Amino acid sequence: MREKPNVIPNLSIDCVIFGYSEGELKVLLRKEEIEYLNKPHIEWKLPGNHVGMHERIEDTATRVLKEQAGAEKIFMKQFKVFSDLDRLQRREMDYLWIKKNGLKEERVVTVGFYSLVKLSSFDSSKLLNVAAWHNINDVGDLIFDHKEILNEALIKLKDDIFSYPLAFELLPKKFTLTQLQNVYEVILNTKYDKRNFRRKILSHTYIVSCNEKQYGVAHKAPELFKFDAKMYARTLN
Amino acid sequence: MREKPNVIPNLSIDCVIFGYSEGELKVLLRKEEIEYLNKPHIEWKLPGNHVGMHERIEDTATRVLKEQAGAEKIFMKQFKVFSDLDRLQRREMDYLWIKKNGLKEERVVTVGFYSLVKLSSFDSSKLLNVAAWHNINDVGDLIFDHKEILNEALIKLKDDIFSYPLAFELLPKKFTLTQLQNVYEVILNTKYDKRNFRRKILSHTYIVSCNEKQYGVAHKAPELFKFDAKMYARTLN
DNA sequence: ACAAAAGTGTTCGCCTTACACCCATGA
DNA sequence: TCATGGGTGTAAGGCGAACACTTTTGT
Repeated sequence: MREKPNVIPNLSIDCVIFGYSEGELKVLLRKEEIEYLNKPHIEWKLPGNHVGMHERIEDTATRVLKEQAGAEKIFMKQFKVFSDLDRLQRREMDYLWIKKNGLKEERVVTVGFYSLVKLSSFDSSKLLNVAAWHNINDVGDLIFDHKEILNEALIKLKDDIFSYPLAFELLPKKFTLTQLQNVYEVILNTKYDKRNFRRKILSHTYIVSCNEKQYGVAHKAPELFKFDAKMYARTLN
Repeated sequence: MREKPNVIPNLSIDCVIFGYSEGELKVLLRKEEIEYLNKPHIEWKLPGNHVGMHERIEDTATRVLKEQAGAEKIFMKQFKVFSDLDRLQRREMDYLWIKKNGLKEERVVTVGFYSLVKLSSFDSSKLLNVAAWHNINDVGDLIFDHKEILNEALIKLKDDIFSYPLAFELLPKKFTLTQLQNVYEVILNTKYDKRNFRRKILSHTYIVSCNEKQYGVAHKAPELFKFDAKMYARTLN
């Protein structure tokens, strides 16, 4: 029965998918219904799956993003391995879910990935009723150790945003500087001075004006900017 | 045959153990003898092992450090997962090594750890003839993808040394500021101005004088300093 | 006495921070 | 015309970089 499994039985990946819209940082969670003490419960979990026997973990993550979130070609990065012995059985409810789904393995080590999607151009209708975006500050307890994985992902994101051009992965291709500032503020949970922020951002050669304005807003039309990846690559030398 | 294995067949950890002495950054490698084309070859690899079925990866790393390097209570950190499909078979010689050692699994995902040891108080005689310290700039090709793992570990170390008090893990408890400066210089492959370096270091409350000098050197006796972990912890608030 | 590394201050430029008012647009 | 967010400049302080000579110790 155990001969030639098509997945690695004890290894999985889980994806913390971050999105940004309307001034809020969000995370995509999948809904799981479970019966516990004869009552139906709704549990939330991170998208994830076992690693195929002949699959790189990055490819597993790419597959999960596509199959479970309908997201393709988005930023993605592994950030930490979680291997606590009790990570799947911290609560009795979790153990029931494993049995219900016919999973035999009690020991699964998982690689945490985080990814960033442009929610503005994301079709959330594909998620149907099985997944939903949650405000990052409004996530309750999750199944297994997924809340811990989420917390660690956020810590890593807060750190990485200073080293890599991640903010642009969360915004439309054309964005205003106020939107960009807001992304930083929401992720880092701070406030910045508008003038100082703009001066610093515009000192980077890779943030360029689209020479367009965003009309239709009930105030002065803001200028649109874009991230120039080629220019950015040059700064890495 | 495959029932109840005591290790996870497709998961291992590998340790990049860094040490510092005499102005050089070193790495501990294990020697493997292998017959190839009817000639004996010496191959070098990173210490590593499979993860036990009921073992956290951090405990696997701790075990490997003790069993394969005789090192206990040293700094250790997971930094990246390596899962390329061909990582164990990049060269024919590597494949022979796997067969020789009777390993059945061709697919092994490995978690890379790096660790830091105080070479000054390390008993290298325990390594016998199976392992040796190599200057980081003097490491040739390694078995499997171990050279890549080493390179990534060094990149991570260079980054982490700005965020965490890692330099002290490589030095004796009592050290001179010149030694400390040299650790930074060797790891980051740069030179610093002595006065600027000292001013910056001493502005940290957690670098404290031992009120002792190091005599026996053929020049002015330098003052000894130590890292105060409690003071450091306070700075984290 | 000599060699070798320890130890020590000042200046300059840049980057960060703090701070307040007028402007363009849609309603 | 009003409400809303867009857009702009300047001054002060802190931080990092550059730079050279005297001191102490062992040989």
